[in-house]
Amino acid sequence: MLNSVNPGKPPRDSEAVDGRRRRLTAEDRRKQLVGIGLMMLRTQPIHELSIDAVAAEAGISRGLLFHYFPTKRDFYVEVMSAAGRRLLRVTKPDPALPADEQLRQMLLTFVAFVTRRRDSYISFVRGAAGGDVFVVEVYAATRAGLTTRVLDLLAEPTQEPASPIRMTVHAWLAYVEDLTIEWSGLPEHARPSSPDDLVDHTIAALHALRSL
Amino acid sequence: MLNSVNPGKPPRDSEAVDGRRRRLTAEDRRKQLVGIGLMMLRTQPIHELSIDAVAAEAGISRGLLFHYFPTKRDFYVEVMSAAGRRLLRVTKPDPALPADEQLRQMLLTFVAFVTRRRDSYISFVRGAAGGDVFVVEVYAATRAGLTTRVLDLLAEPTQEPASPIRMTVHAWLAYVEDLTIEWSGLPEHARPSSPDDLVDHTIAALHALRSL
DNA sequence: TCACGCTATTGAGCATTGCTCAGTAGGTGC
DNA sequence: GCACCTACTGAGCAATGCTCAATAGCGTGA
Repeated sequence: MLNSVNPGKPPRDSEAVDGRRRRLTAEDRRKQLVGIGLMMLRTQPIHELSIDAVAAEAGISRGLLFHYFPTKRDFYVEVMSAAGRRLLRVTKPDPALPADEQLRQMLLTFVAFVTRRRDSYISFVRGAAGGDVFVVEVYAATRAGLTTRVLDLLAEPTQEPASPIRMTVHAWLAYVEDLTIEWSGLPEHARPSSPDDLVDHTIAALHALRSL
Repeated sequence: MLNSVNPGKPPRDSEAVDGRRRRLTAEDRRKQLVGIGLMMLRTQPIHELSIDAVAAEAGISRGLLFHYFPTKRDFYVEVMSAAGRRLLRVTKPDPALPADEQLRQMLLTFVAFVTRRRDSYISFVRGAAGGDVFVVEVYAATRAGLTTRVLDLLAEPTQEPASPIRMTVHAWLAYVEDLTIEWSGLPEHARPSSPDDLVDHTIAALHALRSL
């Protein structure tokens, strides 16, 4: 697991294939490291991301990682943040469609996204935190982004965080998330409905909750 | 932070006030340590619970903690598990009441519980995991316990995990949880409703979701 | 093409912390 | 009072987060 000698293993990256240092721009290196973090997030909770492992994967020294990210926390806040942005990006609906179609599409994408990388997503939602204040914030920001988007699609331009409609939509997203996680955790043949039915259900739920 | 010398500090516990070892029964010691874990959970995420800190708080050596809990994970799974049991115990309704009253009471207690120790609860829900498989299971078991209880109160004795009604109730609990966390996060004067109204809303939501 | 400077990069080393283990000592039964 | 059981200690190891002085790619100007 140490990166210093690494005798038998093949070079992990484009790094140091000829034994010489490879010098990247600061930006490229940061991107590479965050990318590795995202990849490793798939198989392990964020807190078990060891700086050693990341550095080894990138083929660099531990010290360099601390050059870019002063603390481990800085690093994984960055990684979590990238994960959140990716979720928002992936589920962004096509603005050319009518609003209700956008909502459908967004939810379908969300279900597909969670299903495809379920463990990773759970790591994001829960492991996210680990109770860590900073990472909780990243998750909260992502959720808030989704909430705002849904409110827009509902033509409810409410912005105050404490407004009932916003709180309802926010909590409804928790409902959708839980349902999706549970649903995608079932083996395919045991799922009581298709993704489309699932999405239909959540949309119906949204309208029902809204009119309470 | 070391517990070995500890010159100026007052004795932290009933331990070693006279410099002599204090020998507890295995059961008492375990209870004490889990209790300390629960207490510390209030102020810090579970993963940052250091064995050193717990041992110091208990006035014992690090070694002893490992005598009772082979790994750190064993320890905090135990702590989380105790937290889950406490939640279930506290929110257990009075079986003498009619079913809908039991549900009300349970939800009111839940809201009060979360409001009172919000950080601790968030640590449990999210930090819970940290993505750690074992701790996720503890949380899942707690949630499953609540779900079963609600199903009973609804006179829906469904037990298959994949049944639609069970999944709905499970996800509804996520809805309730999110709403409660957000609600209790607002300063008291900014809350858009009383606890009773909040509970009424969630009950209405349950019935609406159920009949979709 | 070559020296120069900026900074990306290294690697030794420190402190903390999870964990092990051989040995010590408090309490209980005979 | 002796002996046994086991709660308990503390030294020490390995892994890991983090620091820092030194090194060496790579772009730039002459």
